[in-house]
Amino acid sequence: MDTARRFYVTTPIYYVNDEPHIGHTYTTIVADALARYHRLIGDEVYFLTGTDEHGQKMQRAAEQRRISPQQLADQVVENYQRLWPALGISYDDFIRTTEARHRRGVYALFEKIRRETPDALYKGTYRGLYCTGCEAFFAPGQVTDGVCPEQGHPVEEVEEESWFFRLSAFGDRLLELYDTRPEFVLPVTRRNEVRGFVAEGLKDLSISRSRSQVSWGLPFPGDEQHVVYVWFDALTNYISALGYGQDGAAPLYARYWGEAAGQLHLIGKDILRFHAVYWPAFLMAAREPVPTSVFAHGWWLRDEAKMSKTRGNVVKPWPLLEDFGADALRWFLLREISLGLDGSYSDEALIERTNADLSNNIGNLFSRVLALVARHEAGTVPAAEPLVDEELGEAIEQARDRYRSGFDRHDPGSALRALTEWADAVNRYLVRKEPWRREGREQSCARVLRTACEQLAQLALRLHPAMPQGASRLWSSLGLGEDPAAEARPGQDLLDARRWPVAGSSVRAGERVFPRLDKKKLLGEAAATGSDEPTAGGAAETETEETGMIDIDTFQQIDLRTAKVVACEPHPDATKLLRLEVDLGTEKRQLVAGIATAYTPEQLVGRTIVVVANLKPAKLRGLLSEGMLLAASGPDGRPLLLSVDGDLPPGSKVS
RNA sequence: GGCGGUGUAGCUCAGUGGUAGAGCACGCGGCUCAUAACCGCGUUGUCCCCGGUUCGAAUCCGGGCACCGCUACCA
Repeated sequence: MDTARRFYVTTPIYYVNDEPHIGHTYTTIVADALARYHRLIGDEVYFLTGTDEHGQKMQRAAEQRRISPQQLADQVVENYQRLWPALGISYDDFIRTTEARHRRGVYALFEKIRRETPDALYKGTYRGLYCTGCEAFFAPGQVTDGVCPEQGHPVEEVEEESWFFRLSAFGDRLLELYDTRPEFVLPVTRRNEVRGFVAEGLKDLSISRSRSQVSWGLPFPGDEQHVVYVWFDALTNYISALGYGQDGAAPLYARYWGEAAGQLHLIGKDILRFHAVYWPAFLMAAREPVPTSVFAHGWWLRDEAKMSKTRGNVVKPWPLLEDFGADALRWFLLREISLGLDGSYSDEALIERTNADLSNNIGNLFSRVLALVARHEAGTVPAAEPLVDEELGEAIEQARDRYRSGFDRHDPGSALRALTEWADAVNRYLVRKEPWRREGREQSCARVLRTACEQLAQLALRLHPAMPQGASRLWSSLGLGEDPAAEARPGQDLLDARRWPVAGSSVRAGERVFPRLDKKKLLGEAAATGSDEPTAGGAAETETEETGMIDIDTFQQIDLRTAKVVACEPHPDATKLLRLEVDLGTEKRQLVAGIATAYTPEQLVGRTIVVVANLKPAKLRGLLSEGMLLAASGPDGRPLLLSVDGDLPPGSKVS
């Protein structure tokens, strides 16, 4: 009889062309910890990760190396397939979007949508953001502040034929989903965000790209001139990996999708919309069940600053793994931040956290108890009746509850905090009972040690989701075997046991399972190799914060120039905006400015104004603005334009 | 501009209608079974500000400020 609950947990599929960074690592470690926790409590678990291998970046990188995109994908997928085992990631399946089973899943989902909701897909005209520099289209989600994600060129709107998904028809159903199943988007703050976005109205979604633009992708079913839009392709991995669309029955899909199981998509907050809006809409159109929860976690910041390639402060997992080991890295990432909030990464924080929690607290606790057992009980856990006093008993019960509820809320940080409190309680218990004072009280000392060993077993078991390797070493030092999770069985909750049969097992003392990390040595090395962030930038930023002043260098980053207005008209879709064409001497630019309340187009043509020439372009009410004109605000809030005292050619530098 | 979040000890952050918490740091004491560990005591806080509800609010409500996120007819 199969009564176990089922738990399906996924990470996003990562783009193979990027090197893994701490963000990928974090998501995957959280997923792994949850998967391992659910196995411990007797759930049937299916844990999926994988890689996204289509797209133009892959195509281009392959061209440069004169190999096929598939060959390149086969090479670089190892970036992930080598990293995950080194971090102890226990995935059940690894899906690649270039696999045949994935392609079948994508086509099956299209097929089902066409059958169930025939008007959900239609051919229309795509007004896309095109980057001439890169000769590429970008989805609105990829473009920030009007520049392409590849090289920061401005993008412009262009039209081409495209297939659309009628997302606009799903707004009400999505809102109903968010309202009736509040756990669909977690944490709550993200749910509000998504709800607000959907409530403002949805536009239809282009789900194809011209083959001439992007050839490395799945051919659009029934239209070979197009390939499938990356997000339709990528999101489908969550069911294609379960055999959706395969010939005959798909037992995994039946087992882990829909009401038969609970599904958790773990993601970073950057891709929330795709998972919380597009994905359920696709599934609704196909009349397939939507997942139980999409959980968006926060970002890891580097010493308070956002991580980005341009800043050069991206934290990569391999060096951390080498310096600190998988246990410390996993513990730090899981323990340090809580439930969806951002966290700060620094080497120093990692060292302090793991020294305090793992070495001083848990590791040292094992060390002292096992040393006593070795010395006074001949290395064998005494069979004496345990002796849990009231204070210890209360602390344990609290820690048990907090551990469980932490993981049940997908909050490993809270769960792990309960374990250090548990160890604190045992440390205090030892001080109260003093099992090292033997004279005339051998029997009660034996009972105390038996009690302590049981608590150690409980701790080691519960450390397993966070640190499988460290937990195994602790487990075997208690003489209990190689792996605490070896006992896990579907339908059997290992965390239910109040007692653990440790009596009679032979312990191994004298081993430092979690040696202290030498802060001076490790940080010194980090500084010497230059892998730490330089301090100069940080100091300058601090100064700015304190005085509100900037230095001349900062000012000179702003490219102010004169420009002549050659044409001007009202914005077609806005009442307060004007569209201006200005001559910058070397080029003509389009600006959109909110000055329609103060100026008519006729008043502006021919005037020479001052503009910021190197501002990131932005789209204002549908029109691209490639710069910003300068105006002073009058007392009534109306803008008055800056002009130049005399005649100057357009494009003159202003400083 | 709109919506949402956050604001707690020197630092990093938990917590929550009923005498302010942890880790790190600092001081004193203890223990010496243990990984310069562990245990106890102590210092540092107007729990962002102002109002309100309440017997009682840091915790609930209203307003404000700061920072962050999403979004926009900001430029």
